[in-house]
Amino acid sequence: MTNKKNWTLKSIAQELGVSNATVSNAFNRPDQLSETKRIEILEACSKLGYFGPNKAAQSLRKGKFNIVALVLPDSLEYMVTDPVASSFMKGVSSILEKQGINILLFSGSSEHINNIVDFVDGFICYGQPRNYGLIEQFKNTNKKVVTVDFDIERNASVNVRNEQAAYDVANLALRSEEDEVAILGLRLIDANVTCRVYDQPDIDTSSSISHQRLSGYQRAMTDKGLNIHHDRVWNIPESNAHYASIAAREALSIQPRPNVLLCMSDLIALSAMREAKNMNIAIPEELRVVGFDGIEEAKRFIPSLTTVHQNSEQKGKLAAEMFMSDSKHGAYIEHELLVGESC
Amino acid sequence: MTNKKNWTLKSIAQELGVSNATVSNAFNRPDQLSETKRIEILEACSKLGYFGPNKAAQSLRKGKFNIVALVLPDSLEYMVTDPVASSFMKGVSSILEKQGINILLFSGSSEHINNIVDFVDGFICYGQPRNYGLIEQFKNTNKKVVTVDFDIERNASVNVRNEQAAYDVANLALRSEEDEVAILGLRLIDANVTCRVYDQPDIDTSSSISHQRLSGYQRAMTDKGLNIHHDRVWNIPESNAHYASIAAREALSIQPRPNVLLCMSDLIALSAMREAKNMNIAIPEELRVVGFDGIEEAKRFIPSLTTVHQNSEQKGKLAAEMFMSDSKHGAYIEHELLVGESC
DNA sequence: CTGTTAGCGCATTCAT
DNA sequence: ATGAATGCGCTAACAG
Repeated sequence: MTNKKNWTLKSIAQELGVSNATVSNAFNRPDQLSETKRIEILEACSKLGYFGPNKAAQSLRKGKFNIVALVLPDSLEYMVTDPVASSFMKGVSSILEKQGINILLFSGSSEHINNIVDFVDGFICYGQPRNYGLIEQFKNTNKKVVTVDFDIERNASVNVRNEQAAYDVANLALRSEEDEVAILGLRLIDANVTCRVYDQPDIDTSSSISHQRLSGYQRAMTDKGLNIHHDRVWNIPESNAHYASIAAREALSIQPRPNVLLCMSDLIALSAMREAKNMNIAIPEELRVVGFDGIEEAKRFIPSLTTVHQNSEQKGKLAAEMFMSDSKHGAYIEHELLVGESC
Repeated sequence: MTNKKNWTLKSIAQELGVSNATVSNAFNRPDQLSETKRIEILEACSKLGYFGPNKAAQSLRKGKFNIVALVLPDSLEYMVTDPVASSFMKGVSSILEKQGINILLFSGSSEHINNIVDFVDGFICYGQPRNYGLIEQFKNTNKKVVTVDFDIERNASVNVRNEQAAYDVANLALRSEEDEVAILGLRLIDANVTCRVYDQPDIDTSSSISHQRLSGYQRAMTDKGLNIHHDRVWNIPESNAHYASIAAREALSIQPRPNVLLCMSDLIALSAMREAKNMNIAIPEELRVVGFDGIEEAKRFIPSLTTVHQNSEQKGKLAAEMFMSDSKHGAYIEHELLVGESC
């Protein structure tokens, strides 16, 4: 450890024989003192090892932190495991980094925002937090909040038209009223297991993106003269290979065997295609599969996946920009169909 | 916005007709006042909408923040794009989350730690920052620092035995002194392009994990009676498909065509195998490929990749634990060979 | 252009 | 068990 003094504004001012306000001004308000004096002070500080006002104290005083909390729906692990979430974060950081704003990660499964609320200028909230209690807290805070993929009354938000996107992609997979459809859904019910949905799920259907997607599938099926049977809808608790494979095996083992698989994420669809391969089911001849998200791996997979791309990075950028500009309105991101070989 | 008052310790104390110290004690030092009084105060606060002392002020006072800065080697984008970095982060967060410590993301390409140093209890620094100037700053700060994959004098650190791991995996690929070897290296030189290395690179070879890996390859080759030719070593600036494909195409187009490809990351190796497939080169018959990292996708790829797994999540956990326990020593993580079909 | 002062919201003595 | 006073390090208003 170099033998360095822990300078403060006050002590350094004393050392330099000027008042603390002068030092403060030298760093923060160049117009308040002569150019020469300013440079003189700044150089002296640098020489002595004082690198500017303590940011914590400065923030306490100003009420401005240059930190925004990025609230993830679940534990932080989730974020870095899911490619869609990752690109969202990439978008957010690319905007904030430019502005010198730092990102504090916050888990949506936390009990309270108390631990961090006093350190940040506001929240960018990616997806409905697993802990619903947090939503109330966001409603009641007077810090800025931008929500993504869900809404809080009178807050800025960024959304994808999930119902329409699901409708569009389902249309690519459905061909006739003879089709046998199975749906591999993501977090349709609040249970941590892979299972069939059976009963109409009871969580608020309009606010959950999964239920919006389900509605889109439903509309597409209705158009084709088909109906959703709830014993052919699976709930998958997390978008990963483990849970998805279980659901896919179940779905592909029932009679009559489905020839259309509507999957609420690409990771789910890819797992399903792997299982189908293992079971020697030909894609797309015997089974048509569509995903949701448009991740890189889906393009590279053989056969490539037909899916609907939601530009997550764009979503992140927009959310960050809305945060910076104090937006209050709701915005929508366009989606785009990616036609592959899987249907 | 609910019409809520912005309570402070002082104002709430006044409201309740007690001194501010009493309220402070009620929240922080239960032993300083009677159980009944404490509960009475806490409940009154909760009812009025005061959720405890302002954390920013509290931290300024105590000098403790419950925030650790996670320093990424490059821009934040890098972190979320790279699966190895992601699992590292997963490990870190799994430990810190339990302790109620929050994570502030910090880009290693930043100029100064000034903007955040006053908000955090310390740094976990994942990989040598792109901006070398930061290293000096870490040396000089009196906050805690844990480095990963590199060292700063007298600081806690977590490392993988890169040289040995590279040696081990190269041994799986090398068969005879007739082998034609090409190396697809990661960030061997400080240039943002895909190119051959040619001259002995001049950055500090011992501190860079890439050069440690190169040394490992070299030792394995020497054992087999082979020599590295620098015109057969490529520099890839970032571990992604774009740069890697370019390098792979170059490497597979030279005469005599390499029959062994040593790749410094799995993403590079996978890209190389894709290129080889496009060029109708049979793996492993005509080309043996090994990677580095042991990511999920490498197992699933056909043919599956032979690689060496460094348990990144474990690395993250260890780094976080060392941070929490004020460790000062250097620790090593074991690696593990994963034998696939690619050689 | 410079210096003095009063807080930002809190924790911690030291009295009582 | 409790209350008054001091300062963590800083900024902004004001006076000179």
